[in-house]
Amino acid sequence: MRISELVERTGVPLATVKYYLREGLLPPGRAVGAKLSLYGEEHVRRLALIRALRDTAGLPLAGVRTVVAVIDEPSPDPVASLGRAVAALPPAIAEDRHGPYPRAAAVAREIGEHIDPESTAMAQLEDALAAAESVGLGISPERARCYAEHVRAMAEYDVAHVPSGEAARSIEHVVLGTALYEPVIAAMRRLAHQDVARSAGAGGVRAEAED
Amino acid sequence: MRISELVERTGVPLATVKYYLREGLLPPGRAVGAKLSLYGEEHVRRLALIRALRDTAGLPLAGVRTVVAVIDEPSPDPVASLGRAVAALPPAIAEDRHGPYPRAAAVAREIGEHIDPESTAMAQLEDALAAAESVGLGISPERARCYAEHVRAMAEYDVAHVPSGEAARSIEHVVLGTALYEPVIAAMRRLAHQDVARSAGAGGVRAEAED
DNA sequence: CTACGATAGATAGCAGAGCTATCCATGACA
DNA sequence: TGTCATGGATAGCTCTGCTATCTATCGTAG
Repeated sequence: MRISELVERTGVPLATVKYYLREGLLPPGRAVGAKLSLYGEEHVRRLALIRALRDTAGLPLAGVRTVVAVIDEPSPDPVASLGRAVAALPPAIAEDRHGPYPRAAAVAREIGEHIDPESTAMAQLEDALAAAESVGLGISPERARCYAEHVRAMAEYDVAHVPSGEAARSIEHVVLGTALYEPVIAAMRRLAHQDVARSAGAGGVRAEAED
Repeated sequence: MRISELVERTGVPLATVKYYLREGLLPPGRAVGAKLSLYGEEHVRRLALIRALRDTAGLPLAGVRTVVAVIDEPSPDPVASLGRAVAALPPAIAEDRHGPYPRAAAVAREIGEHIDPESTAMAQLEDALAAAESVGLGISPERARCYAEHVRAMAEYDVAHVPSGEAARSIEHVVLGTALYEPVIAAMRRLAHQDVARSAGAGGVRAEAED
């Protein structure tokens, strides 16, 4: 299809599509002569991906670039690629950051024994815990245990349902699942707060806990 | 304390503190004469709150303003205030947005029966589900059921542990808990993926699912 | 009592992200 | 043969979140 049709089908403005092409987020179309390129379904899908990562996952375009780079290239080292992609997801962590992460370590112990103490997610957890603590919302061991139990159960479902088969496809699934299911879970939790608060009774503090 | 001490204790640059004062995010100090104001512990806490909401929860300053406004004013209608505050949390939803939210409704049914179909969280869930779907990661009813179960369990813990007592304090707790525990849960989920993937065995697809 | 350094308040500038708009030359197509 | 979409380049624009500078004032040490 021509660029005008791509624009029409995705709803992304022409100037923006050109910008994404310039930035290398969207691969160039198949050139037909010097003044015409044709685009395919993969361009439609890529645009949807860019918008989803940007709008829903809140990724800056630099992060989108990292993620699509991992998805595009037939990665020689899948584990390393995956690490890079997930590290590009928000919240941002300084590259030279490293442990120890005391708060995170305590919580991680509740989750499992096979956690790399230097992974980006540890730094993210440490920051999140420190921020909560700094405003008087420190997480009790009991709460950590509760969250750990349920988060682990969801992760078990996730891992069991990663499509087996081609490695590239699995990686894409894991990266996008991490990025795009997080907002889903967050929204579901807000709804659950509503529901639980209303179920618990109509008056007092609990009724105020509606979203 | 003087402004210089406030700067020193929080690590926030002087120019930035002045900016927050200008923007009304930080209440003015107690004026002592025309050229000196004194600040207290509440200013230290407020600065920590602003930075936590901005850096960890990813709130734009306009959203921080909304949240602190709700926390500050002794709200006449707690439920309404709470709704405004939680609606200010990312991801952003257009003010005039309204249902129906078909994808979200299907998932919400798994969570509970007491959900307001017009709440902001429904719109957020709808967008998140649509985004996931648009890149081929639509959520199966089975997955929705799994997530709903565990999210609800966490929400039950949360609601049961909201401090009872003064309403203002409860509201603050709920708003900040919503905003600041989401990143905690997200990071924990990433760690759980790591752990489950490694526990499941060393080779093949599952080993690639490390973060 | 005086000089110095901190302060309040105002204003201007700046950097990065993410577009958006314009221009031009070309070439497809009617 | 004329018109219009296209590719390619470049410039500019808006918003957010600071940062820097200037000035007048004031508390306080010497």
